[in-house]
Amino acid sequence: MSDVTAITASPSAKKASRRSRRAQSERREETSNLILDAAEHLFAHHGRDGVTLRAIAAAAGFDTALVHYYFTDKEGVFRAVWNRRASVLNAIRNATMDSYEAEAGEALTIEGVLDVFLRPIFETMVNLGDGWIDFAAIAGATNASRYGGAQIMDEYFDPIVERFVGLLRRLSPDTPDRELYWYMHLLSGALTQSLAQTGRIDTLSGGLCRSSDLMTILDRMIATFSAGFSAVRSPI
Amino acid sequence: MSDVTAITASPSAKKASRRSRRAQSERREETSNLILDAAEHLFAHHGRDGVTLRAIAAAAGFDTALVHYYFTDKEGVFRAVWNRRASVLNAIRNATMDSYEAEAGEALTIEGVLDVFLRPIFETMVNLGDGWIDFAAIAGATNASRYGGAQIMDEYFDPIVERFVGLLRRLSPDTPDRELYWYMHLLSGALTQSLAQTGRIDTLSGGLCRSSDLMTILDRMIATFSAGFSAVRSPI
DNA sequence: GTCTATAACTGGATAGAC
DNA sequence: GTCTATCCAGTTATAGAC
Repeated sequence: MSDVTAITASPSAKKASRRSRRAQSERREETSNLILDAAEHLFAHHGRDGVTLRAIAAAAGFDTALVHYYFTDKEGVFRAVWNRRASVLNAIRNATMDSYEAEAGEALTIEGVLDVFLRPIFETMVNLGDGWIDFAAIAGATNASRYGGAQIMDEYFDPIVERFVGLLRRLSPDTPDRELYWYMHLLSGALTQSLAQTGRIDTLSGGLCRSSDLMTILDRMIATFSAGFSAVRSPI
Repeated sequence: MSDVTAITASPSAKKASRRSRRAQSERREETSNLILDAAEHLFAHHGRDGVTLRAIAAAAGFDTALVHYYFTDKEGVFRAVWNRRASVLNAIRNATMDSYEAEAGEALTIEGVLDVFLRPIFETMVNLGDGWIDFAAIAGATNASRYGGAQIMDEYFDPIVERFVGLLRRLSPDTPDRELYWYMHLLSGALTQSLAQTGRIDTLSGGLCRSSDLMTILDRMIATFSAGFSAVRSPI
């Protein structure tokens, strides 16, 4: 198609076309993001199967046909929601991990390792705002679901988890991998329950704790799982 | 209606009617259970909103109309699935808790308290078989969901959780309640992730761990969270 | 790019026969 | 109690106009 343009268009038309194409591409991006914002919000509050394309389109202020135009089908929208956030989050987490590994050398601590693994998640959610909170809820629900949940989590988060387990291994070389993975399993459960922000602990604690209080949860996770690691760690 | 029967029916007809009524009631119970079995299995594998009444009816070998006859609507089926298991499970857990409280006296340990809280769940799932495993998956997904999840969990499990927190309080009287509830929050996350049996840890660990290996998970939960409690506990 | 219109289908629910 | 038949609302998806 670009060949055709090159042949038929005059230089000035070409320039105009290029400018309009840029504007179009920005517009495209904006529309796409509006749809994903709406979808993300709805998925977070009603679950993957509790949301219709109509509802997404209506919430975004467009027609269903447009959603099909951009994302083909509902599965496509769901994947796009994941892609948009996960690519950003993974970049942040990997960068944090890189600098920690570079600086920490052999002086690893369990607190430090948990911190480098967990803090970027919580800080991203809290600092970057609304949409991220919704995404966190989606990730939490996805991780606890049997229907495709594990597959999506694997796809997006396997590498960073492997790096984390690698650090645990360096921290406690005599602990069998199997035990490290069980520890990881428990940690991952506590993490996703926290990200899901279901409000259950709010009721249960009579208001003493709020599941929206993510930075406090981060703090308690590091404290409890640091202490918990002593059950896993090989004797020094 | 029983008045009418009493007036119009002869004694022998009355007796036959009573026998047939018993048979009917058993049949009723059986049909109802077949429907719930099918529903439970489907809910566990596709989620609450991923299942249609048609699919439930078909899997149970009946027509949709019959499902409506027994449970009114889909919500009714879902609630019935919960009721059937939760009533049994709560009875078991409370009984275990009763005898522990009676016997342990003041000699509480964190291992003991975690054991009494967790073991009945895992043993029930493992010993009582198939349907219970499906129910566990449903409970796991429900606990991590924002849409009505917290409410259902509260409704069924609040009392037993309160008893558990009460034991933690006796174990560590100077720890602020707020901290005990945060500990509970993390524990609950690890628990429901385990019950959900998503298979993620299987892939992640390259087969070293299996999420179906519930008794091993129980063991690791007690070990890790016992050690973890030292971060929460008031100094002795 | 975005919308209108519509086709084709799915799912929930009920009336009524047996 | 259980099924047949059917209705109706809601949903996905696409063709085609602008």
